[in-house]
Amino acid sequence: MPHTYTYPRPALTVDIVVFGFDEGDLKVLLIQRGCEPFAGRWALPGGFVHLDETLEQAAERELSEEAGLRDVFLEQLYTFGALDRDPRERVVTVAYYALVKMSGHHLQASTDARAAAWHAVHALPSLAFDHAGILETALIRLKGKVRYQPIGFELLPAKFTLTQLQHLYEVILGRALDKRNFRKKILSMDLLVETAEVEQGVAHRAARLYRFDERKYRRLTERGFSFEI
Amino acid sequence: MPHTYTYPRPALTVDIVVFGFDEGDLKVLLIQRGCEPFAGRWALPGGFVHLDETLEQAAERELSEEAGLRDVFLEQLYTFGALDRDPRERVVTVAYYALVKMSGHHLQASTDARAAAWHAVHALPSLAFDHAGILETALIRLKGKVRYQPIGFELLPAKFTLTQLQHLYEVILGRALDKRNFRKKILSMDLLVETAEVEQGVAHRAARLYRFDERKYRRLTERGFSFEI
DNA sequence: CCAAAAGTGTTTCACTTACACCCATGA
DNA sequence: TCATGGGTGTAAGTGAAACACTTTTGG
Repeated sequence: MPHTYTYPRPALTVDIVVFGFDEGDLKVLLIQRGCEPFAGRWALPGGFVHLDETLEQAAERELSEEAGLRDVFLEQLYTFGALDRDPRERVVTVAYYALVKMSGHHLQASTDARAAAWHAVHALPSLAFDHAGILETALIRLKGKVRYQPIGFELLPAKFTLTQLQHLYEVILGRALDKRNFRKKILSMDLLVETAEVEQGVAHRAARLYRFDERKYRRLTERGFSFEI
Repeated sequence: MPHTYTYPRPALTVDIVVFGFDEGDLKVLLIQRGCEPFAGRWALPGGFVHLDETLEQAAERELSEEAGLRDVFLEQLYTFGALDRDPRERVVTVAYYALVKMSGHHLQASTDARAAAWHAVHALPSLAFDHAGILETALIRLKGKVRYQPIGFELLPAKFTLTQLQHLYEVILGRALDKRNFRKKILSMDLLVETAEVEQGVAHRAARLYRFDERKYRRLTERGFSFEI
């Protein structure tokens, strides 16, 4: 690393792909832009990195400011640095992806009064900048990671049925899973604890609710256990 | 993303963890710093991102300038943005990792006359900045990725013996592998082609040399094949 | 009593693992 | 001829995949 600091600098932003899961569909949180460029177009939440905050803090701040989301699963995705990704000037963006329990978070009106809304991943509008590419990268990451890390639970309510969990995996992985084999496998990992409750308000036999046991997972991981679907 | 561009900006650099494999050891390329801070300490090759180059181009340029390396495997690793990672001012760095065939590349004296040298991963000097953490992250990535992507070959000469390949995996994964099972598995993938040659200059039966067949791999991948050790 | 989803075991097959000896070569 | 690594097959065990019916509940 040179010792001079005289180069002109690219601008640095963070953008966040926020995933949710609802009504059997994978969703992404988008914000409608109020000004040029791409005024009126949908975009990922994000903004400039301040000098007194880390990248992750910048992402958390933007999530909080633009959508009222706090305390969600957040992980760095990739850094995008194409020369023309912003038509005005050189902007490098560090992309994150977040997983939120949609049932537990209500979207707040964004601080600066721009519209924030959930969109089904399979029915997206045209996006601003290179955000379609960022989203695509996030989907690939999610699809890969969900198989060997227990992050799927971040998208479900704290208590969920095995069928909900299976549907989640089916949507993310894009293929059907065998019900018996899925249950056998997930229960054999000993990561879920059965609650005393069952789902409410269904017109058929009510399914038992389970909870993901984070402590158990950590203990197993330390002993060399590795999650895999 | 806001529409104003008035914020002060962090400096933006790239740093590269260059892995090599030689004499049964995994190595990393380090550069001895000539000036403060950390004058005399070893550091990862890297430098500022220019406005007219992508992040990957910046990494390639630094590799070429500081070590004379060109046309190597290069992949983005992670972006590090801790507030105090550079004692002078705020610097965000996009880290890459590279895999090079040590037998095929000679280290050139660096353009600006700083020393570049290979260090065994298990006998590293104290590093400048947060470079020890970056290197650690790269090792974890390499260890994970080598199991499900055929990137190990990037570290070996174009023609190699099965024993060399096995040793490479053993060093990266940090555990012994069974010789017969390893050969069975790797050959059953049908990714290696036997050359007519054998290794030279050994005081025992000479091993056959193999070549990784990139075309075959791509064709298999398109048909849903997935590499796994 | 009907519709709808919950819940449950067994068999088959493929893959992984463990394991030991003879062979070829150069010194 | 000896030291050194090259090269090879089989059996046992484990985990994945395929597959269909009964149970519970609310309407």
